[in-house]
Amino acid sequence: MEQRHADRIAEQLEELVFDGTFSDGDRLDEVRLSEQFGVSRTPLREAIQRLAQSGLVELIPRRGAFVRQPGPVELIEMFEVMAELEAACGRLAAMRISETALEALRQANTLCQQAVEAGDTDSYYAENERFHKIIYRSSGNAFLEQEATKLHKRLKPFRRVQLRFRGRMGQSMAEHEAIVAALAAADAEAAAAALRTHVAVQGEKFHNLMASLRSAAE
Amino acid sequence: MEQRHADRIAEQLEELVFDGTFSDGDRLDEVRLSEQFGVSRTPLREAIQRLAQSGLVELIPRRGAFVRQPGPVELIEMFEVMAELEAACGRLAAMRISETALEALRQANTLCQQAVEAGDTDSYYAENERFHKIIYRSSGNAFLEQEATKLHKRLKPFRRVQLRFRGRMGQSMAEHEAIVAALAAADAEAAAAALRTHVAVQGEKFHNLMASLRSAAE
DNA sequence: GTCAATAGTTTTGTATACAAGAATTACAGG
DNA sequence: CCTGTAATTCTTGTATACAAAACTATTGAC
Repeated sequence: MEQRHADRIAEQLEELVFDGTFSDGDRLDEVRLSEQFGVSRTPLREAIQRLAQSGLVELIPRRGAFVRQPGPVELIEMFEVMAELEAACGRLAAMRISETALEALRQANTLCQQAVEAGDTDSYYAENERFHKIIYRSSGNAFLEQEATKLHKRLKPFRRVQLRFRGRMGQSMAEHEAIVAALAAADAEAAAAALRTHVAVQGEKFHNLMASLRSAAE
Repeated sequence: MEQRHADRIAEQLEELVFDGTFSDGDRLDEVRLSEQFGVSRTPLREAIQRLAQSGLVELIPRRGAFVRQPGPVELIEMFEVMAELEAACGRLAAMRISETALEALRQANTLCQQAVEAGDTDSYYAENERFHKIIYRSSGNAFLEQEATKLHKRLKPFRRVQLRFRGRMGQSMAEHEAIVAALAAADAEAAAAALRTHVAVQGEKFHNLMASLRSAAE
């Protein structure tokens, strides 16, 4: 069955918001966007409703739909929630993970390590994402997996900045090893703590970068 | 500024799904609903897009919008996530809560106790909700507060069933006391554990009721 | 030069029309 | 009576039209 225009456009608009093509406060011009997507305003408006529901745009009645990129405070808060969700995944996974999944985690880590040594940032990120997705899945809670995946996707554009800090990939590898060890030992609290710290460090690096950029701008 | 039809209808449809007026699998008939709401199909369809984005309905292209009420497994998963979110709120609140908020928690608990003694279920629930909302707020993380509030609202229709179990309100009161004590002591781990257990018990009672209803139906 | 009022333009919200796909109903044949 | 096919009806998805609100530009008065 062919996908509805509204669904396709909602996906594409979401990507444009995520990748920064639309900046905070940009107004989504219905006429121009419907021309750009080659459709009438109806499916475009339905797509915009989707984004409004997700909080990516804010609808102001009779004035327009305005893009909402999270500010620094909100981003810190989102990383904080991401840390808690990953900790929850870790806690549950420690009790529920299979040997197959544990082995897949080790494999993803090995590939991460190889990417670090090769200086291959894209491979590093791909395997890193696979690592986390396995943990989400291993929580055995589809709803939690869905929530974690959704927030992980939202934060993806902001996550790469941590690589600007010297030695972060190596540090991340060590944190990954600690996570796998805790999961292998079925240590729920250790797994939760390791994941919480791992993700909280990402948020912290981001915060530090924002602070340093702000200092440089002054 | 007058609210848009689409926004008003989305809110009302959401309530109808939450309170069970629409059952799982019901198809939302666009023509009938637009007549019922006294509008054209356009704002009704825009409202349905909102619900589809929230997962309350599933859109099947060219076939319709079907209501999705969570099944027992998904409910258990949602309660599990609620427990983790509340634990996260508790952990952060233990470090961030104000004396004013602590006092408000104690007051809400006192009113809960009075409601228990009076057998006043509605007051009990109102104060119980106030208790939890204070903790969400005291986490000092607006994004976490928003996520916890959203899930709390989604699970509200299923939460009352736990009262069917003998002594649950009294037990809940004791759990509330433990939560307040942990927050007052700024004990992050104790607050998190107490809240996690408190909410997990709700999910467990619900699960037990479903099981007993199933046994009675056989 | 500034401010207010008015006129014109643009944009949004909703109603309606129409086409296509899905579902239902009716009819015919075995 | 059952099954298959065709016709009809219903529902959804999208296009377009129109009205109202918001925004912008222009003009006149002080």
